[in-house]
Amino acid sequence: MPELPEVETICRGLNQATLDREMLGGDVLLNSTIARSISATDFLTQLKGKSIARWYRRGKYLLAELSQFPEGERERGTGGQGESGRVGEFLAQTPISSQTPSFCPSLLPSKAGWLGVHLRMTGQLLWVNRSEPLQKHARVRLFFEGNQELRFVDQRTFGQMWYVPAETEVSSTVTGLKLLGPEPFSEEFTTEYLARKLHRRARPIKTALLDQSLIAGLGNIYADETLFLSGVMPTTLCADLTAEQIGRIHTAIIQVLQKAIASGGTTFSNFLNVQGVNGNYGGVAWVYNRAGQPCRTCSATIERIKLAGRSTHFCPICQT
DNA sequence: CCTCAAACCTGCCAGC
DNA sequence: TGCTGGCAGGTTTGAG
Repeated sequence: MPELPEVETICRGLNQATLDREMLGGDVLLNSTIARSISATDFLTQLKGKSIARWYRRGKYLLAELSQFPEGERERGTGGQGESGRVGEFLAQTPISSQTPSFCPSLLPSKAGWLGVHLRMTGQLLWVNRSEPLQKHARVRLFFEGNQELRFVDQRTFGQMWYVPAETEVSSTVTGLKLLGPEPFSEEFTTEYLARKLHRRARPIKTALLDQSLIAGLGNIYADETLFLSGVMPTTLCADLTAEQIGRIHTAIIQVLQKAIASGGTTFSNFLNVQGVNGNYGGVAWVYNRAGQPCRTCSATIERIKLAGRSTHFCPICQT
């Protein structure tokens, strides 16, 4: 399932493949994918003739700043960088770990509007040749010059796309953005911030880590991995955490996300990058989805419980 | 204000 | 074999 590292990986791939190409049209195969504020027809009408200036990530949201495609450059960009093979080579040459995360602290209104995407659980964004056979769960197709296509595939139909009109606050259309807490890699996300947000709270720390208004981007997998690396039991109430534990959690969040981004996503899930290639998370999960198996550190049996409706995995010895 | 559970949806898998 | 129920998970919504 796409969490911050997977969305970041997709964002970087999109920035290398999709920019500065005119959108010629598209096809909405499932109307409910387009967020309610606009019809599928209007959505496509608004995008036509525009191009993507740059992709940003905020939490698990993908946001493309649009620009009006310049008339004079219409003959440019045939062949070359847009073909899947070439882009794949380019990606391979660029060490992804050396890139700066592409989150955008403030999403200002744009002259040509924005395109927003949330993959939810099963969404995939693929950069393909337009002739690529249609997947069973293809939901939205956006056609670009050079016979290329940005295709949104989503088995469980929870994923969403938004069109944010020109000169409009992004968060007024993509309303979920308003509720997002700080990015884990931002200066705002400090141990002191975390301590303040957890102070006197009654809920378990695992639940708090999944709360996007506290910190943006963690999902079920990395929340469990974070707590293992911190040595903290997921059931521990926030109010009961020591300052030292909070410090370890803060460090572990950044560490686990950095490592996953550096390896281009995770193999925990059916995650595909924009080229349709499976991620290759270097390490294996410490605890996630390992119930009944021995802890990689102490060999105790990994346990699984339910917390706030989410499966939660931990080592009863290493985590206290 | 705070916390939690249900709902959204489809495919897969265990159990009968 | 074929059915049923549980489960997977990000976010929103509404109940307590």
